[in-house]
Amino acid sequence: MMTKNKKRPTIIDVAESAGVSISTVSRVLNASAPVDADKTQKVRQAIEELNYQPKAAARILASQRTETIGLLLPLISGEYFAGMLRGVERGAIEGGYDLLIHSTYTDARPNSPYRRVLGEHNTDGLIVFSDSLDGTELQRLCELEFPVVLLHRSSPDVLNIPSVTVENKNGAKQIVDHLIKLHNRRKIVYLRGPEEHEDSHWREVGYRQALDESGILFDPALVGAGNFDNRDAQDALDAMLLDGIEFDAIFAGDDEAASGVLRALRLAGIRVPEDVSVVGFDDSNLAEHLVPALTTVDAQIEQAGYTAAKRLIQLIERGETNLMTLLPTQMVLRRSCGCFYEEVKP
Amino acid sequence: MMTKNKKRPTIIDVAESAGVSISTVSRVLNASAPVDADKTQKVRQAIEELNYQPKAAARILASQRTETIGLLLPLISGEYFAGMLRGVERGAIEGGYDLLIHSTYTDARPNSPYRRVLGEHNTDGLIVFSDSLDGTELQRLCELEFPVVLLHRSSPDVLNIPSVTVENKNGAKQIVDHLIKLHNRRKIVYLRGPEEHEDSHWREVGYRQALDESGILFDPALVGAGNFDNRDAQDALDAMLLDGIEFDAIFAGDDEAASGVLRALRLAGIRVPEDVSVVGFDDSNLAEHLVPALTTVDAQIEQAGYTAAKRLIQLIERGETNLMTLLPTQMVLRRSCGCFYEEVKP
DNA sequence: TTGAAAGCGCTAACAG
DNA sequence: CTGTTAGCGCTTTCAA
Repeated sequence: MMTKNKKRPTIIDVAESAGVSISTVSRVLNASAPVDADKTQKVRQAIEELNYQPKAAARILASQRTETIGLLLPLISGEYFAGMLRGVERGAIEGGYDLLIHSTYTDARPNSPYRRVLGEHNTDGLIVFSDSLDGTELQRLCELEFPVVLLHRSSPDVLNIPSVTVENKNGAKQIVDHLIKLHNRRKIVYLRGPEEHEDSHWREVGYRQALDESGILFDPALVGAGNFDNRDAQDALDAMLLDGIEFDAIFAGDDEAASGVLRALRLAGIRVPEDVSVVGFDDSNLAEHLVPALTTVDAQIEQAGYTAAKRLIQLIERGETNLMTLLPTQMVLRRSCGCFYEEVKP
Repeated sequence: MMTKNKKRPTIIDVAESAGVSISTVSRVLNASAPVDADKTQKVRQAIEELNYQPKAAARILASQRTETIGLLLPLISGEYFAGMLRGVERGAIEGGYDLLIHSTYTDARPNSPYRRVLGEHNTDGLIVFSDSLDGTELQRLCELEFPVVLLHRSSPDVLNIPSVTVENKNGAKQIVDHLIKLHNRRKIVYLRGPEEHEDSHWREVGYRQALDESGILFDPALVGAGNFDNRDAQDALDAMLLDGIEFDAIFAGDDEAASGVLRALRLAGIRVPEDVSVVGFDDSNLAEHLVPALTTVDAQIEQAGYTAAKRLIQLIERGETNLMTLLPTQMVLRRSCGCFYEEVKP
């Protein structure tokens, strides 16, 4: 019960112990102005001896900078988020910022008048992933001129918020093209992601464009809801199989869904890639460990997170940054489309 | 109408607009003392109108509580960390705390005198994962009486830091037992995790205990370094195969390593589970999607993270919490050990 | 119940 | 180069 706080040293203690003023201590701490080498040494020593650690809140309050960026996301799961987090964190730390993460889905106090809105008071800026914040909220942040960078989502027309996205459309088009032209597939299933997810939208556009250009009629029956989730994808495919829908390839929307697809096919006794080609999107760590190894599109997940952090820090520190960053994607060929065979020693 | 559109509103603006003192505003904000219903209403309205958000730094500085907990971890990767993060975040938010995460590996300023030590000034307490902080650092935090909870690591003897771990030893023993007794395996490979990782240590102890009790001699040649990493595990197994080491089962250390093992075996043309049984540990999301589906031990990853957050918050708020929390583990039988067969429709 | 006022620990002018 | 001093925006006594 008794948590007696022996008071931690403050900048005043350091100053006294070093025989200088607190400003001088502050200066050596922040290298914000030249300080005599001798005193610098004394201050350093005092800091060491007292085991002094400046208190963030005081610095923040005085300097009006939190040196922290926030990341808003829906639900943390899968290799995808691990990669993204790694990238964002690296970008933040490199820029000298800490990272505060917040899953919108866990907010236990949605309607409290005191609800903490991550960005506006705890951080210098916010990375908003996909649809984890709705339009009105974004607009409000904009009006406050609060630095925001969108990740895997483009800015609402009027708002002009910097965004970092990947070449979903071209990536998708390219890989579907590959299925059509190289593997002679024509009945290609597409499993879309969550409704609101922009990545999913553009991947579908790319898919349809590829079909169009090859003169293949778009067939709504071949589109299912994979939701970027392996279970949902498995279910969606099971349903198609049950309905007797015929297909010779599957573009699963993302790698996670592809994993579910491969499973459904395996359980149905359908061979990949002999009977059906399967491709994903993302090239998450998952992809090359699936069976068969998954042909997919490298969506530079980590790089996207990293870039978003960098952009946000630019925005915070310089007041401006690139309005759009579109990361290129690249096809990664493995076995599941039909391109390679695993070498198995007999 | 407002005349100051430049600065964000402060508690003073709210007070003026509501015709009360800032203390009163603070009171309705924090429900820290009874306030007249009328004034409460006025204050609420003013807050709404001004779109007021209290500033965290000021609250923290004044109240000496950050309402933030920190999570220190090495490298974010894989399903494992996604699960852990989900748990920790849920626990934090439920308790009304924010979560600050910090990967030790990304710290770009390791030797700066101004290096920010996450816990000591930005947070009310710290969850330290595995070996992401060394003994001396832990000791220092202890001396400062800074609240710390260890996750997947037990406390150094003298320090008595609360810890949350899982039943690694029994879990491992049980699953190796299963291999021995149910599947008649006797030459069982163990792939250990990273050197410093305590989970790995106890899993090995469990493994050896199981061998012992069945009168099987421990064979050092059957132990390799999987490092809880699928690539390393694959390499380790490849090396064993190359050396002509014989085995009939593999306890891969964790699911990630098991994934690499399965791959190595597949490429070597060795059938699982017919020729060799394979089991993992963790029951991460990965496990049931491997081919064949992986028999493993449910290590309650998310629950462990959640519990750690809860314990830490208890420690912060009540000054004490359970010194040890040992989460039970449970075997999850799937196909890779030899127990089940996938139903494949012909 | 309410308000006035004293900090919380630090940064950043502003003098010297 | 260095010290003095005025805040940063809030919580929290202490009186009233």
